[in-house]
This record gives sequence, structure tokens and C-alpha cells, in this order.
Amino acid sequence: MAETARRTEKRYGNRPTMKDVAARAGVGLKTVSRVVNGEPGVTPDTERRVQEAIEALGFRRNDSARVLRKGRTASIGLVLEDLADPFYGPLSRAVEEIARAHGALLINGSSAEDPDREQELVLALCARRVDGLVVIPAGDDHRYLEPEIKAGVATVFVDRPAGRIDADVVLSDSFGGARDGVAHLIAHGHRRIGFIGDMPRIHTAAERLRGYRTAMADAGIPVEDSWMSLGVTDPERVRLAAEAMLSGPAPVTAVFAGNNRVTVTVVRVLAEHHRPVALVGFDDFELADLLQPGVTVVAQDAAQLGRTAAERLFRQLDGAPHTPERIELPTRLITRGSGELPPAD
Amino acid sequence: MAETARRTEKRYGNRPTMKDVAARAGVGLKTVSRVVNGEPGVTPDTERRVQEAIEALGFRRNDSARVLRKGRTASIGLVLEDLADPFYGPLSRAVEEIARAHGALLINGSSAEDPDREQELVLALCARRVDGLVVIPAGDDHRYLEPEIKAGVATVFVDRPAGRIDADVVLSDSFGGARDGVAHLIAHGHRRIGFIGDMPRIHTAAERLRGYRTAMADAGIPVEDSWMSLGVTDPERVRLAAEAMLSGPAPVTAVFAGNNRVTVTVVRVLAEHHRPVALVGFDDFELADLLQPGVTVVAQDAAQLGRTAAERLFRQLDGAPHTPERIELPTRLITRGSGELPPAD
DNA sequence: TAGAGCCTGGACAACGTTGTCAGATGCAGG
DNA sequence: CCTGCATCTGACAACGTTGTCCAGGCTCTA
Repeated sequence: MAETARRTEKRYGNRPTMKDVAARAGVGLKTVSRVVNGEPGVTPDTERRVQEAIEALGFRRNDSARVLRKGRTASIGLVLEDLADPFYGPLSRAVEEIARAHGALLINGSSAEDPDREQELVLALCARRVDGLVVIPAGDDHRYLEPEIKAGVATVFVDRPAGRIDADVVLSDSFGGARDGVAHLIAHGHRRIGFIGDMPRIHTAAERLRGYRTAMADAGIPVEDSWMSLGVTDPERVRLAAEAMLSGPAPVTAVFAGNNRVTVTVVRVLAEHHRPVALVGFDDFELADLLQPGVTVVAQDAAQLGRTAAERLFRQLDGAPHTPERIELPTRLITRGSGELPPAD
Repeated sequence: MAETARRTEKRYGNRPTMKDVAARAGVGLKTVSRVVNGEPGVTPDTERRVQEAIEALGFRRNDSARVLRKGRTASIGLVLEDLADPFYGPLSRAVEEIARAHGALLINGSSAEDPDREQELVLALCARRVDGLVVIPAGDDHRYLEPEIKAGVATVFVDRPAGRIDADVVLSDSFGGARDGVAHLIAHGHRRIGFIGDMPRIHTAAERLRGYRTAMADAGIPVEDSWMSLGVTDPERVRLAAEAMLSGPAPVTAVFAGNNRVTVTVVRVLAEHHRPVALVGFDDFELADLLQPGVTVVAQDAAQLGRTAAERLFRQLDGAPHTPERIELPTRLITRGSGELPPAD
């Protein structure tokens, strides 16, 4: 017994193994395994003895070994951009819920919008042999995933499509949402409408820009370069961009903000501005309704995105025949006041 | 070769193993291991051959096997209450950052404030042999963790202390923060001050209630039962509670809200209220400054909580001698207007 | 040129679990 | 009392990796 203790304490602190449990219960190794996994073929009496030994030793099955043997880890990976972004909270939660319903754990990490870090994370997750991946891509080339997918790692992209590989993707209708949002401003009489968005290399940002351009073109309004600010994302630069398009001889009378972070910053700028300026933002955010005026937004359903993606993932894992598909969820315009302000020329 | 392919395709899809790589490169198994792990003792030429084989086969080391052999998983678990709660975003992000700095992955799950689910999650993480755990406890009895901790799983509790076991904990000074917040209202002339908070079985909620009582007592103000609402947490009930204490013959002139979700709901109620009512909330939240009036809050630094906890965790893991400790971080009163409103009697 | 020492590479066991298969046990029926 | 069958149990190999240890070939020196 002393010898056993000495042997095990080298590793994992001194965790008891099935062998230890078996020794204590006076049964064979496999019998312990059977009890732990609820397999049939163990007499109640034996089972009780084993349970007692497990209890006494504080045994906990080592899932690493189990995984090694079985080939399935019952865990999936989620790679997103920033855990602290409120948009990803509900998404991540939805994925977790579905994972839980399938008895899987969720491992997640943030790419911080850095393609290298995304790849590093994804490969680390693959090395852990996660059964599947939900990825909100930061990069635009995912060929590094090809061997993984071929090896059977189920993969679903969310919010933005994968680059240069064929894979499932679930996203919001950024183009249509932005187009409708801008059209909403136009319908309220605006012509000089600003657009502040993220780098166009990000798919959603590009799509929203395209929606903006389309709405303007549909209304026959030529867009001036000074109305558009692309690739600004940190608050200070968004602030500068907003102030720039609000000043000058022909300032914009309305702004379309490309995502929730931009929207919030623009709200701050407008709060200090002397003239009312209309605003429509992409993404809803908490308290948007409590501001003065309430902020009109193009809302996407983050939770639904996550749910849909996770469900598709597990359908893949359950062995359903699978051809990569692109699922686009509609957005919803929520009017709260800021988007209905008339132009203050 | 064909035989090898047949053998491996049974498991993990058909992932190549080091053996396969070795065969293809014409070297021994251990040599591949050396190359993969950057160990010395491999000629450049051999290394190149191995690298090529790895590339060609799309080999990726199986970390499950590695973990089994080495005893360390380089991953830590984070159990929190709700991923979608904005308070936990920065916390979780901070933990992830520290983990990353230590080369560890973060596995997380939400307890949904359910003690059973918390335990289930924690034990699942232990079965995965995470090296350490950061837990925001939902339950109040953590004796189930004793064997794990004894077996060497580093554990740090955050935001609330562990129940019935001795473990590290990092939390905000809920008592002092609430006391100061309420005292702030008293200093602005309020006497009938309401308190809306979570169930007192939650440590932070209890502490904040204690802070409220203490501030009132210090000012010699007897507290009436109708001013306090405990254990309400869903928006609808918070709304009812707020409306109740704002009506009647002697309504409260100020409200202290026990957490961010309560605060937001109370803001909504007050927005519809005819008389101005002062408000101080525990927890800061985005846009609190943009509301009319800005919401005065007792702010805790969620990121700092996470950082501190994670750092302590890794200090444990690095083998520093360790006695459980309780670290309390100060809160900060941020005045923005709502807490400075005079009583409207 | 022989011997010592270094460097590289590979055989083998072990990590803790599960699948396979065969042995042991108990019981009913002949 | 023996056979046959069903039930329960355990020995053993395997999962893919890493640590240990030794063999063989090389360089360097005397």
C-alpha cells in the first residue's frame, strides 16, 4: 500500500487510479471500469464495494486516458474575437448551452482579432482533439484547417465566412441590415449620411459598407469619400472620425455606425454635439432604449447565431451527411428615436 | 503503408501518429517526438526530413496522450455564473490573458447560479485534469472539492468565498462599497433609502445588505422592512419591488441597487417615475455615464479580480508555498449625478 | 591508428483507461 | 454427480505520447 502511494504521488499530485480502487475493493481493474461507467454485469454487492473504495480514495476517472482510448473528447472549441465584447456573451452562452445538452464541454479562447493568434488557438484546440470547432474567424485564410477537417473535426464558422476553404457558416445578413438601416435614414429625409465601420478585410464590415453604398445608390445619392471612415475601431479614432464628418461646410446629418462599439462612441460624440444628428447603429446593445433619444439599431440575434451554429456542429458530429452550407439569419430594425430625427441642415 | 492507413483510420478519423511520420521519414519514433518538441539532438538533415513528413501527412500531436504521459494539461478551468453577464466578460478575459501568458488554455462553463450544476462542472473539469480552477461559486458548500485540492488541483475562488473549505479567494469589498454608497446618499440628505438586492445566501448580496444596514445604523436611521427587497433578481420582480417602495404614504427618496442587473431595471422604473429619485448602484456598467442623469455607482474592477485570481492560481501551480488567503480589492464610488439628487419629499 | 568521448538515433516501458476474450462461478436439469 | 448454460470477473493489449537508456558512428587526440 505504501508502495502504491509512492508510485502514484509522482504524478497528478497523488491521484488514485482504477488500479488503486481495484486493489482496495479487492476486485479486478476492469470491474472498477464497469462500475464507473455504469456498464452491466456487476453484482450489486461488488458494485457497492467498488463504490465504497471510490468514495474512500476520492477517485475521479482520468478523462485524458479515456479520451486516448476512445477517440472522442466530448468537448468542443469556441474561438471568438473578444470575450469582453457584449455581443459575444449571448453567443458564447448559447453555444455552451447546446454543448451541455449534448454532454460536451466548451473550451474557448479569444483571437483578439489577430489571425495568427486565431490559428494558434485553433491548432491548440485540435491538438486537444476537440470533437468540433465553432470559429468566429479573424483571418481570411483557413486552409490550415484542411487536414483537421479531413481528419474529422467538425467545424462551423459564425458571424463571418471561412476564407479559402469550404465550410459551414452561420451569419447575419449584414448587407441587407445595413442597407435597410441606411434606407431608413434616407426615408427620413437624410442625404448626407456618414458611415463609420471596421476594416473592410473583415467580412461583416465589408458587407455593411456594401449595404450602405447600395442604399445610397438606390436613392441616387452620390457618396463622398469624406463621409466614410473605414478601419477605425478604437474609441479615440472613432471620435475623431465622427467629429470630422460632423464639421466642415457640408457636415453629415446622419451617421450609420458599423458595430456596437462604434455606435456607443458615436453616441458619446453626439451627446456633446450642438445640433441633433440622426444615428442608426448595427448591433443592438443594452440600454440603447434608455438613452436620450433611444438609439435605433439594426439588431442581430447573437444567441440565435450561436445556437444555430452549435446545432449544425452537433449534427455533423452525429454523423449526418454533410455538405457545407451558408446560413444567413435576418436582422431586425428597431426604431427608438435616434434614427427618426429629421436632418438639421 | 496501406496497413498503417487502415489501422489509424479507425480512430480520430484517420489522424497520422508519430509512428506514421517516423515511417514516412524513415526515422525512429522518438526522433519525431524530439523534432515536434524542439528537443536537441537531431541533425538538421533529419529534422528537415521529419518536418516534411509532418507537413505531408498533416500530423498534429495528440495532446491527450501527451497529457497522460506528462501529468500536466496546461489548461485551467473557469466556472462562472453566466457568460452573458457583462460583469463576467472582463473577468473572464483577464483570466484568459494570464492563462495564455502561462501557455495554458482556458476551459469554461457557466453554473447558472445553480449549486448542483457548479459541482457537476467542477468535477467534469477535474476529470479532464485541469491544472487549476478559478471558481465563482454558486453554492455554499465546497467540501466536494477537498479530494481534488488534496490531489493538487490549484483552486482560487473569485467574487465570493468558498463554503466550508479553506481556499484562496479574491473578492471586492462589497460591505465597504455598499456602506460608502449608502452613506453617500445619506450625505445628500436622504433618510428613506431603499435596498434591492439578490438572495442573501449569495455572499456578496449579504455583504452589501450588511453595508446598507451599517450605513443606516451609523447615521441613526431605523430601517423599515418595506424599504428592503431581498432575493429578487429577475427584471419583472425587481420592477415590482421598486414600484412598491416608491409608492405608499412614505416612499423612499433614494434607492441602493445591489448589482448591475438590478440597477439597470431600477433605472428603467425611475425613468417612468414622476418624481426624481436618487440612485446608487453596485457595479459599474457601460453607458452609465450617458444616461440622464448619469448613474452613480460603486464600481468594482472585474478585470483586476480576474487577473489577481489567475495570478494567484499560477503562483500555486508554480509550486510556491501556499496558505489560503483572502484578498479583498477596494471599490470606487463614481459620482455621475443620480446619487447626488436631493430628496424630493 | 587506436582509444576516448561525444553526438545522434532508436527500442522499450510507462501513463490510466477501455475493448476483447477467456476463465471462473453458480445454478438448473439430466 | 456431472453437464451445460448464463452470469460475472479479470488478464491482457492497445490508444499515442514521452523518459530512460543503450548502441553505433563519428571526431579528436595521443
